[in-house]
Amino acid sequence: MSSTLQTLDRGLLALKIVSEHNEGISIAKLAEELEVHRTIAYRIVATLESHALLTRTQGGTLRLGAGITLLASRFEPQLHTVALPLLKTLAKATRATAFISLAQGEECMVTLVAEPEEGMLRVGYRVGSRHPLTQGAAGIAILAGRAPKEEDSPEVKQARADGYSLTRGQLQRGAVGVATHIPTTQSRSGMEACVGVVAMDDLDSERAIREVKISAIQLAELIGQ
Amino acid sequence: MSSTLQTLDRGLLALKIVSEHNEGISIAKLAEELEVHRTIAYRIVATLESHALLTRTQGGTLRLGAGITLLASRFEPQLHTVALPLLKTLAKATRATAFISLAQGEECMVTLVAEPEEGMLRVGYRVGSRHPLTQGAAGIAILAGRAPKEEDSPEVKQARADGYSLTRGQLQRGAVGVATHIPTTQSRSGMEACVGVVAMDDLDSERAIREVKISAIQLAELIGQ
DNA sequence: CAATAATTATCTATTATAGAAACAAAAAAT
DNA sequence: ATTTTTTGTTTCTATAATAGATAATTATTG
Repeated sequence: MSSTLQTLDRGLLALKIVSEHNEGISIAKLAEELEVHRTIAYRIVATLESHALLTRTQGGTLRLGAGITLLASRFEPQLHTVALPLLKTLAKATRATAFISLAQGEECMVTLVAEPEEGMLRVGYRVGSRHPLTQGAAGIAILAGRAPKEEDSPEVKQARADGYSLTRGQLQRGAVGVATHIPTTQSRSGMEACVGVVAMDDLDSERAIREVKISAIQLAELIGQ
Repeated sequence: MSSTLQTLDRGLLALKIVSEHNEGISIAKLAEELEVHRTIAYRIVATLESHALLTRTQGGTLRLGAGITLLASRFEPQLHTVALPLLKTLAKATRATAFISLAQGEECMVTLVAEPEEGMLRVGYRVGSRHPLTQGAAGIAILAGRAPKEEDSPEVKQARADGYSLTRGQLQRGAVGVATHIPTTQSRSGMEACVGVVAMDDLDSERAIREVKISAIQLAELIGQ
């Protein structure tokens, strides 16, 4: 039961709240959302500001600061800049929403999404959303990319054998997901990533599997080594 | 004398330290660098981890987490809302395509563009396109914004002396670029940015230089501190 | 299998923080 | 012009949260 620190937690929450307000947010409102006294919000802001993670515009509204880009540039720089065009292609080819997810402890997190342009309905998959590794095509694909273990679920074993995972309705009723592990990412940085698509039940899964596999190989090559 | 919060400050410092270790860092070493007891480092890590800003690889070493990309993806839109109006003004005043570029390792990347409304031909400059820092007005402007080095090219030295860089045909035949470093951004946040314009050979360069310089100052104020 | 390292859990003194309150200054409304 | 509201600082104190130690537990490694 590893405990967390309240003050740090609140600060990070503040960062998140500011990030969610594109138009900026006032300190008063931030305090409200954090459910803390105004004074505290000022102190939190001052601290985040001193690390350039937050700035205040003339009007006094808060916005994310440039320090974010520095952190971001140190986080696996290639992956995202390189991957977006490829994801768009994948989305078009499969007529489904394409994504990249990263392992994060026992969860996996969606970090990049490309939606298909055509099609009446499309499945939205929000960047930043997280779910357990044991659920959904993405998580299973990541587990399948790891060394085999006793306790692997049948699905994971299957995915490891097939080179892809396919799930139906695990995260959302009526949604199908196909994903596969991106090789080589792990060895270099310890990061574990997968690429895949989600769609309604009408997904052409044969094709999706093929395309997702190709994308994974291309990504691995692009990222290098 | 707006005070800061120790716990939050340490947490953010931890984030920075981890970001500086490409190969990852152990908790023990992190504690050392933070000059806190190991126990505290564990709590800091747990908190950062719960926000997906940090992960631990199999080996137990710490790395930046996927949550960074989420914040980063929200930083750019916020920068844009603030900077775009200014870029539009710049584009209009110079009748050229105005841009902001950020340093990204050894390259620089275009993150925001505003095209002039009038004029027959306009130079398109694609957001996301990258080129080496050593080439083109933008890259040279960024290098000129750094502390002087022995190995600086004559162009960089010139740009540093002049307060702007002007290149012809380096990235594209027949194109002229003028750019200047946005001051004050680097020191705290680590971000290195420049603003500039590109146009065909017919650019009124005197005017462009003047306008770009003004924009840089204004942006410095907008972006923060 | 010992020995070392990594991790988690428990505990208490004390410090850092929370939160209030009071105050000044600037905006907004009257 | 003068209230009223909002925004930003400062000071203060109770207390809760944190720091840091110690110890117990679990992995790793030679």
